[in-house]
Amino acid sequence: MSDQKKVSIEDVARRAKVSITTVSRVINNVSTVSKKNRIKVEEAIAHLKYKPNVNAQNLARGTNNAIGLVIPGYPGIFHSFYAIELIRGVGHACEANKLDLVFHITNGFNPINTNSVGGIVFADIIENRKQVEQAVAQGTPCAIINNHVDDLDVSYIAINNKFGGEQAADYLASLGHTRIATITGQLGTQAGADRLEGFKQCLAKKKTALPDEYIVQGDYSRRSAREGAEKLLALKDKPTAVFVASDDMALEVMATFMEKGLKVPEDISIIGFDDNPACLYAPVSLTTIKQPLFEIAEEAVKTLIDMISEKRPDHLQKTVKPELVVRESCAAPKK
Amino acid sequence: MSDQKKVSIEDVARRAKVSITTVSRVINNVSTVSKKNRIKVEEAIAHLKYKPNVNAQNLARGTNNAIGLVIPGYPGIFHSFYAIELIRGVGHACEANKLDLVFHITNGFNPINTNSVGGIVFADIIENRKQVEQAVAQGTPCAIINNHVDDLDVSYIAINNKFGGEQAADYLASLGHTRIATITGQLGTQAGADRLEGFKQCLAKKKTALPDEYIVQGDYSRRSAREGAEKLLALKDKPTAVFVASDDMALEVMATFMEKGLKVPEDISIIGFDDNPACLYAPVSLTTIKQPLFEIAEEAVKTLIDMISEKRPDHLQKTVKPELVVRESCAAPKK
DNA sequence: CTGAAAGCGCTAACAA
DNA sequence: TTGTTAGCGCTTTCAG
Repeated sequence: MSDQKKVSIEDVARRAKVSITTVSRVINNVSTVSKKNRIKVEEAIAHLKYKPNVNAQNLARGTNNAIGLVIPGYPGIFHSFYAIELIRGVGHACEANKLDLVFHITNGFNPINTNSVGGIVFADIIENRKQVEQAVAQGTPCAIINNHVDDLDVSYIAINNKFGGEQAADYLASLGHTRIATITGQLGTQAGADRLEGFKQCLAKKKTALPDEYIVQGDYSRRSAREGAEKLLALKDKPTAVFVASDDMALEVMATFMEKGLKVPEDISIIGFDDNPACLYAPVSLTTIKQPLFEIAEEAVKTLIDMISEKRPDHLQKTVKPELVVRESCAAPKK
Repeated sequence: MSDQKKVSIEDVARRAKVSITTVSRVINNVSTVSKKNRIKVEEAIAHLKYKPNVNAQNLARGTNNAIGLVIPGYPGIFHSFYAIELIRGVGHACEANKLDLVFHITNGFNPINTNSVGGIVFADIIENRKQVEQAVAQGTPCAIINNHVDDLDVSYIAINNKFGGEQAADYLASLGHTRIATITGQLGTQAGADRLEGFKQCLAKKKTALPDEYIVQGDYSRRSAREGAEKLLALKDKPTAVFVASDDMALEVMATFMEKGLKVPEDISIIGFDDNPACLYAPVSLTTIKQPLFEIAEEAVKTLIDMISEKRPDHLQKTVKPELVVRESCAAPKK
């Protein structure tokens, strides 16, 4: 649709009675312009409401000044919270790097138009792996957030789940707990395994005992969370605190405990993972390990910039540390 | 940062042994290309992984194929829900119109760079009126969502609040209520006044009595909601249903009623306005009037396109109808 | 149905 | 410090 205003650099030059080169110089802040001319040009620009034509600039410079962000478009994108944080992070990074951010809300199927961008950030990939493949096939640098993709020439930026597990354990221990259990996520997933790994390592480091029955396998489902909670409750030597591998599960665990008459956090502490907004609406607001979405997004952009500028010809993996968010579901154990 | 791949239309032409004009024709789906040539060109494009340079295309065509979307960047943007819906709507409209969407997360102060876009959608304006003024001063077409701005040459697309008020009243009446009260928003605001206006009109049309004491002025604050609820409860002739001008207030009203021992919706029905996600987390999920953010966003884009293509040289105002969302906080009155 | 050639608006050597 | 002059990669008359 439609044209920029018809004022061109030539019009400005004419009015200011200088060459277009000089105009170009003031536009680009080249220092070698006499004060007198600069002022004349600026006057002309203001008067004419001149705006440089970005397309011409980019063409002449041989650069493309934009990156794309692909977000699945179905309603309730993950959690809108997730998407917003990502958007904010990417947006911020783009602004800092003077990049245009072009947005692609996608249905997951249509190939996305990579022409106008120098690279693409995928805000996670759910069912849209095809799109990544197509972009890669076209030679477009891609960075993927929170998803490990090792068989494609792309970068990915993920959360340091192991560190998250460590933090959870460390926090609980620091509160004075010595009987700390965990209900894991699906251990087939990298995230699930890493969170458990970090948890175990931290406890080992602190020489806190971790009996086998304190490690209950879950699979991110609410059902598994409930079963896990019941198993823990059935133990003769009940834990006083439990690290649950996702907030969603943690909320179910909390509900289960409460139904059995336990008080959270007085009788038992719970810490989750994700910082799902639902944490705030729980009967007792949930302490959790927050995925630093904003920072991840920034990292992704930086990575992409590196790829585009070919400082990093090959793709790479980065991780970002999660962060403890203290709310009300954890307390010191009762004596 | 950096360049598109160096494959140009010329390379394709050379490989396909045709002129660049012919290549251009197949790129642009011009029908006057022989099948033979078309195939040769397509082969070359695929082989070379050729992507047309958008900047060159736009420059040659004299078009700018993008519009901007400005979203305030502070954490917790309105409600992230609000932003996401807007983004989805704008994104969808852009895709439908083959426009690039460039994103501006803004702090509200830095002037936004309007160079790369043909027009801008402002996702509401809070403290960033300056930015709108600057954009307008630069001659960039602007469309503003959910905000009336009459002293600037911009379009705005807002919700039809009056219709929303009507709907609320109509729904309550259809349930069988005859004693319907309302707690208004701030009546100094267009939205507040319109919602009340629609409410009154509908009741009048239905010949349902609306005693003065059934209209309690609020100001969107929780405090005013609570006070309003108490006033209503103090009436000898209590209402059986109440329309509250915002979900936030409605939630407070619900809490107040419940504290006083009333059951919702058995003893009293409540309907809100906004479709704030918090509605779902209320003790009784809140029936409400939803602002059709998605549609508003689409409207805004269409309006902008019209402005850009100068079919509509002057700005205009559009409104979109809100929509009833039935949940659990309303029921027929007890006999 | 095809191609030659003239720009689109701007930047970047290169001279002056 | 300034201006001249090539292009950047593509579209689009206009002839053929």
